[in-house]
Amino acid sequence: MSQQLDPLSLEVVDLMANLVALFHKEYEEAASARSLTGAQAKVLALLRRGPMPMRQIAQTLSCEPSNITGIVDRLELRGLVARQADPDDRRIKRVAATEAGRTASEELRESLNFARAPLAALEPTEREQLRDLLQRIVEGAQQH
Amino acid sequence: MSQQLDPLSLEVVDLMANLVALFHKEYEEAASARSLTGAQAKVLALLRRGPMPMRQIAQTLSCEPSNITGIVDRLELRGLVARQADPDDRRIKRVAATEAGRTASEELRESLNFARAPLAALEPTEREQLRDLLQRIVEGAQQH
DNA sequence: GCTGAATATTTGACATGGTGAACCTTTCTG
DNA sequence: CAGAAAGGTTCACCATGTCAAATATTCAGC
Repeated sequence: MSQQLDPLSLEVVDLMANLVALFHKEYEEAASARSLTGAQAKVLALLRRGPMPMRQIAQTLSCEPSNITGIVDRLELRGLVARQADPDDRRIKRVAATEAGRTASEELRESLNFARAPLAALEPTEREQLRDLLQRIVEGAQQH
Repeated sequence: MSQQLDPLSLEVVDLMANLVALFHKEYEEAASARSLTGAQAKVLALLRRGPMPMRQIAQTLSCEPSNITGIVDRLELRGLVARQADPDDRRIKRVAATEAGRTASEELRESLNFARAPLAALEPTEREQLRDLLQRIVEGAQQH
């Protein structure tokens, strides 16, 4: 059912594994520099698009809702986030980033200069190639 | 000091963030299917190249040695790994994968069909392009 | 409208991952 | 040989993650 990958594809997968490790490390460090954990930073980043119910956060991050409770608790304690009642459904609590939360998340994003130098070293047409190829991979991988 | 990224590079970074999230999720699932955690799987994967001192494992994974103690403890309990004395320096304990450990790690690697379908959908020349571009990015990113 | 199923969140118990400090053993250095 | 340095472990502590149970609210069928 799952065929062997050709050597070239294996090489690409290994490179992506390296990329993942490097990205993950830099993300953790950037979060830590703002006294955030990676998980907290991820939730905060999600909320930049707007308030979101607990359950939806859990689904987006592929974890149990009970896990999100604790993370949001800690963010709320620090005033980076607030729980709001949903006017239409009183079971739902919408989590919204505060102004401080938005600022922190934005700063973190800007401080994250992952692969900045190597990207800058590419020719514009190469960057376009890379974007297009990555786009196809990501889209394909998202549908299982 | 850290200049703004051009929009195209930003797009690429966002795509890589997606890729990282997808990869991470699939890796955790593949490990979990073998009753391993992600961290345990990572250590086991490291040891496929040969035995390695605790400290070196910690350095490679960018964490504290005391953290590795627990992970290796749990792998050893399950017979996937063994601590060996180093003949030249009795302070050092070399961690070696057992036959079962190697098998488990190999199976996990083979079960990890990340991006298999989308990669197969690329033309051979496109795969080469992707490999070359990723190679340059990873190499560049590794040197800070 | 009432009853029971389903949904959103929280709580508690538990295992793991991670840090940092203190400690022991072994090795290195002056 | 004495003291510093290095490799591992232990301990205390907190964050992340799961699962099961509890609560509150909404929904569906009758």
